[in-house]
Formats: sequence, structure tokens, C-alpha cells
Amino acid sequence: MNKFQNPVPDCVIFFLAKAYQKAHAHFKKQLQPYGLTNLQHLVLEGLWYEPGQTAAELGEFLILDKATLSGVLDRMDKADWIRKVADPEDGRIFKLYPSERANGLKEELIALRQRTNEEILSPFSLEEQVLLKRLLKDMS
Amino acid sequence: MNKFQNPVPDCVIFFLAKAYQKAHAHFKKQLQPYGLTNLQHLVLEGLWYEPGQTAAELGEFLILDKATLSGVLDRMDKADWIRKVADPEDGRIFKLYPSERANGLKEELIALRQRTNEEILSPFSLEEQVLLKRLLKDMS
DNA sequence: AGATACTCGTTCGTATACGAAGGAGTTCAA
DNA sequence: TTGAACTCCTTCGTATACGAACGAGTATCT
Repeated sequence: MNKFQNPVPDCVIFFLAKAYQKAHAHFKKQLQPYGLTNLQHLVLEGLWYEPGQTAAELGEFLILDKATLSGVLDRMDKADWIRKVADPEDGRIFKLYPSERANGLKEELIALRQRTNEEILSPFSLEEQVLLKRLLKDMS
Repeated sequence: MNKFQNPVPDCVIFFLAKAYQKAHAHFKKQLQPYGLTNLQHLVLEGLWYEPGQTAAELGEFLILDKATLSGVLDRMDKADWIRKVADPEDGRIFKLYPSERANGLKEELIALRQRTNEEILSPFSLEEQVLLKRLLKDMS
């Protein structure tokens, strides 16, 4: 029996937050052995997708605040996940590349991401999986 | 034209993160005039739903880490959004109640949350709205 | 009663998030 | 060519998140 008299509010914002929280925590656990955070992994995927992006480009691509990205890139540089290469043409920017170490784990990490995606979607039918992804994409 | 040669990865975790980011930012903007953050608003909804909960109960109800909740409750107490009432029976806990000020805004804030939910769901058909909520609930 | 296990809330450390301001570099227009 | 406008990245302040450790209080078992 529900201990509350009132009905639970039918709030998408809450459902979205909790679904995100759950998926985020699940992937976080998968990444822990690599010493990577979810966001750091996302940055690597972005750089594998298009190496040599500037911080501004990567931020636009991944929809990340430049202030957030600045700290992440700094930590990833220090931890030897990425290289920040100064651009001789434009003194304001630097181009970003995955490190050798990151590239050595590329296939493994991409496979891990795919596997985790499947795990998250496993409770749903194929039809539902496609639908869920479409609805989420349409929200953003 | 897409500037990238490779296809964009079909990643639920990313779609979920960005849908959450968008919805969170939208609600955040709505709450700004009240000086409330999203999480603080969520805490108030939890306490309106069931006043007198302990921090542990509220954390379980809203699926929030106790460490996160501790700081939020402290700030909300200082800002006169909630009351922390020590329990004479159990020296470890206190019971949480919305403040007078919060109760004065209760109907307005709940209506705001409902309106924001509708805005977020507005691009979808009624059928899709129901489905999206069900899928999200089933994920967590 | 005393020891042990458990619970509750806080604190610490680290990593997002993001608005706002700032410094350095670049572009553009007169 | 020089100053205004603009862009890029960093830094600061505040608020989540959450694992881990901790101190105080409570329960349980003998």
C-alpha cells in the first residue's frame, strides 16, 4: 500500500531527471575501471568523431557550456586523455585530439558505450526503443 | 549539410542527458523569479506531498543522495523555505515542513510546475506524452 | 548495564553545470 | 592603422551530485 494519501504527481521533469540519474549512474559504474567520468568519456567520443575540434566547436557539438568544458579539458589534458595543440593561425584557440592512450582504448570504450546503451534499453521492445530515442531527440 | 563524415551515434544516454538538460534549463528559468532552484522546488513539492518527513525519508522519496540533500536543506532553512523541527523522540533526526512563506506560494508554484510540464510536452501528441512518461518511469 | 551494530545527518573531496565577468587575440570599418 | 566589436578560453561564485568517512544517537543482544 502507498503510504501517501495523495497521488504521485505526473511530472515529466521528475521522470526525466530520475531516468537520467539512473542511466548516468549505470554508465558511471562501467567507466570507473578506466578512471574516466561520463563527461570525459563524452568528450573522447566527440574527439574520435571529429579530431582537431576547438573547445568552442566541441562545446557546440556536445551541447556543453564552455565554462564546464574548460575545467574538463584541463583535467583530461593533465590525465593524458587528450592533447591541446595551440593553433599558430589563431592565438585564441587550440585544437583538441585524443591522446595515444585514449586511442588505444577507442574500440573498447566505444563498445562499452554501445553495450551500456543496450543494457539501459533492454527492458523495452525494439519498437519502444526506437520510439523512446525519437521522443528524447525531439525534446532537445 | 552535415560537416561530419561519420553518422551521429545513436546513443540513448546522450539523448537522455540532453533532453534532461533542456527541460531542466527551461524550468530553471521559470523558477528564477522566485529565487528557487529546481532541486529546492522539488524538495518543496515533496514536503507539500507529505509534511513532516525526515531528511532520510525525503531522500528516499525523491531519490536524492543524503549528502546532496543535507546542503540543500541547510540553504532552504536559511532562506526561509522550510523549517527543521528537532524530534524529541529521536535525537538524530528532525522533521521537515514547508515554511509559511512557501505555503503562501504553494498553489502558484504547483501551477507553474504543471504549466512547465505542459510546455515541455507540447511538441508531442497526447498519445506520445503518455508513452514518453511511461517509458521514462520504466527506466528508473 | 555494556558492547556492538545500526541509523541519521554532516562534512570532505572531486566533478559537473552554468551565469557572469575578464583578459588576450582577431576582425572590421573608417 | 587604430579603436570598437567580437570571439575564445579562463576564472569566479553558487548549486548540484555522490562516494566515503565521521560523530552522535539509538537499538539490540547478552
